[in-house]
Amino acid sequence: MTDTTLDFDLTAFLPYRLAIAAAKVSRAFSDHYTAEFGLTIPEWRVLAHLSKGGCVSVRDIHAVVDVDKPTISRAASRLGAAGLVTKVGQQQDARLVGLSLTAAGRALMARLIPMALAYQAELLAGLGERAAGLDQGLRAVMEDRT
Amino acid sequence: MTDTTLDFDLTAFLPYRLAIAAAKVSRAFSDHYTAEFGLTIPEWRVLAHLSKGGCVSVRDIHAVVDVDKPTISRAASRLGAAGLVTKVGQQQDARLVGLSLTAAGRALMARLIPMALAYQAELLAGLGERAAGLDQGLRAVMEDRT
DNA sequence: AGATTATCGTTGCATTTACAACGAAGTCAA
DNA sequence: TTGACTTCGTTGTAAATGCAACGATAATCT
Repeated sequence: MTDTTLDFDLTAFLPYRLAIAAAKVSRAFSDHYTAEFGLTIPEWRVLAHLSKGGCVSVRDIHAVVDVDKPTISRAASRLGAAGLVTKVGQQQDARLVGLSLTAAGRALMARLIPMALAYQAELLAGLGERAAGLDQGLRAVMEDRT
Repeated sequence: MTDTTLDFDLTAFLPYRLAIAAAKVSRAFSDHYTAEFGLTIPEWRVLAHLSKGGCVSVRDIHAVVDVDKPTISRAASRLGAAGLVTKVGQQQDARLVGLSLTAAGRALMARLIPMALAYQAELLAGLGERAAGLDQGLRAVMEDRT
């Protein structure tokens, strides 16, 4: 009877399973667009957030997306250097930097978004009716402030 | 009617939501043990995998855990330096390195595992009946080879 | 047996990331 | 209006990660 407390199955541990599943899906999806377009995950998230249109500041992205400010800033710089986004100073508040897609950026997203939706559809098809449960579970996790 | 294709809501995109939820839970849990014990996530995973007992090689951990070999190797080195695990050469195959917990490692896990289970219980309580759906959804994601 | 191929763990290196601190700009109060 | 305080975006730096390549050992084939 030495240390029966040490019986612990990591593969049944919810935080671990969540992390593994997320990594798998993220990897599978990013394989689609990194090979084709050479984008990192933060870059993809910035582009996706910008695709709704308008001028979005780094702060806005930071508030929604789970990426910290320096990462967003550097991603925006790279995207700017690649000619996909423009940074324009806001006249109402000179601290803010308005990010928006260029024509090239929109053209890129016009190809990328269908890929994303197709991948998601494929994923949901594999999930079948269990997709609804996953959806509600994830929503509950995000609402919970534990 | 310019670019209606660009309507894309990242916050409704399943891979993104999965990543955000996993990051949130991982962060919340690791806050518990990094502050107390100064462990990184790979170190925690190695320790947890070793807690079942026996000599486990880097390869075995690599096969189960979603961490690549160099990361496991370095985590094992740090844990070895901290006196929590030992590395012993296997006589059956001199390439393999058998990792196992020391007494100090077992003592650490005896404190850590209850914390992990308590956190998971807290999380499950917040999920309520939606936990089952999340569980099945995650399982489906892992089984799916998309 | 000898040579070739495969596997295990480690190390090097380039990239990325997180955390902290900074300058610039705005806000508010006296 | 001046001064302290907050907020925005960037940069600096240290640590972590992933990928590739390397010695060492095993397994396989001729």
